Amino acid sequence: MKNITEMLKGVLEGCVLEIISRGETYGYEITQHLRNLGFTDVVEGTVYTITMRLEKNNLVDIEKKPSTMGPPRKFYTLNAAGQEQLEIFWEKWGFISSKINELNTKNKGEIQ
Amino acid sequence: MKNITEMLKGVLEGCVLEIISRGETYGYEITQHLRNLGFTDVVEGTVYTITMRLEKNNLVDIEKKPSTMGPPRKFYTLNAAGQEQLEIFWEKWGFISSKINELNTKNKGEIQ
DNA sequence: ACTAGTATATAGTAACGCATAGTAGTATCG
DNA sequence: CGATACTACTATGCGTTACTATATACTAGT
Repeated sequence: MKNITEMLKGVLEGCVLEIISRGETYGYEITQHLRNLGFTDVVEGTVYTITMRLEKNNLVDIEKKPSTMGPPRKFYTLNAAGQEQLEIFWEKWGFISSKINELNTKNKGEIQ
Repeated sequence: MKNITEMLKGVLEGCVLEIISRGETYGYEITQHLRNLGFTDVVEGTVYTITMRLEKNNLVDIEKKPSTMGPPRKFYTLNAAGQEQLEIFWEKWGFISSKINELNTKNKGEIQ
């Protein structure tokens, strides 16, 4: 899927929050996870800016651990504020997606 | 619903395309339509930038008609390119929303 | 030594929605 | 006629976000 950049705005961060909420993970792994999910064009730099933002906003706890396969990894876990933010994200997503889908189905009904 | 600005990026334009596809309409009416749909904070300036973009990209045909309640209105209708763009929008939306919902339900299953 | 894979870091860019403000036309009322 | 209110479009600058490109660092295999 190409040129979905703009549509991902505000959504990717929520996805990252969700992924972190399942258990501690690090930037590179988050990127792989997103790619496996279907967002194949997401690159490390993008995820990095998101995790930096989460750090800055104090939504995650951080622990640095050595890796046998490269430089040390920065593991993230959601804290209470992060959990709250995640819930807010799903509320927003639910709101918007319901409205958009409403718009879509309404149209289908009128045209045919 | 507050602070959904970022999540609307790339989505609002699709909504406007969809609204125009139902029949010729003008900026002010599109704004009202979006507000009725639930996007209560959408302002005229936002819709204007979108319609200007649609014009610039030759996705709409334009007809100016006098109004009994103010200055003449610029009525927009989708042309072939606009229709195509609208279909692409719904494809993108379908792709992203399915992925996000997948992420959401997966989580629900793991937590409980 | 060189390459490839893993992993974090950062500067710069473009797009989008928004706030704000301005312009202009019509209707109404004193 | 003049003032006001409402409708409708135009214009500009801003903040946020994702992406690009690049740099750095560590390990393992050849």
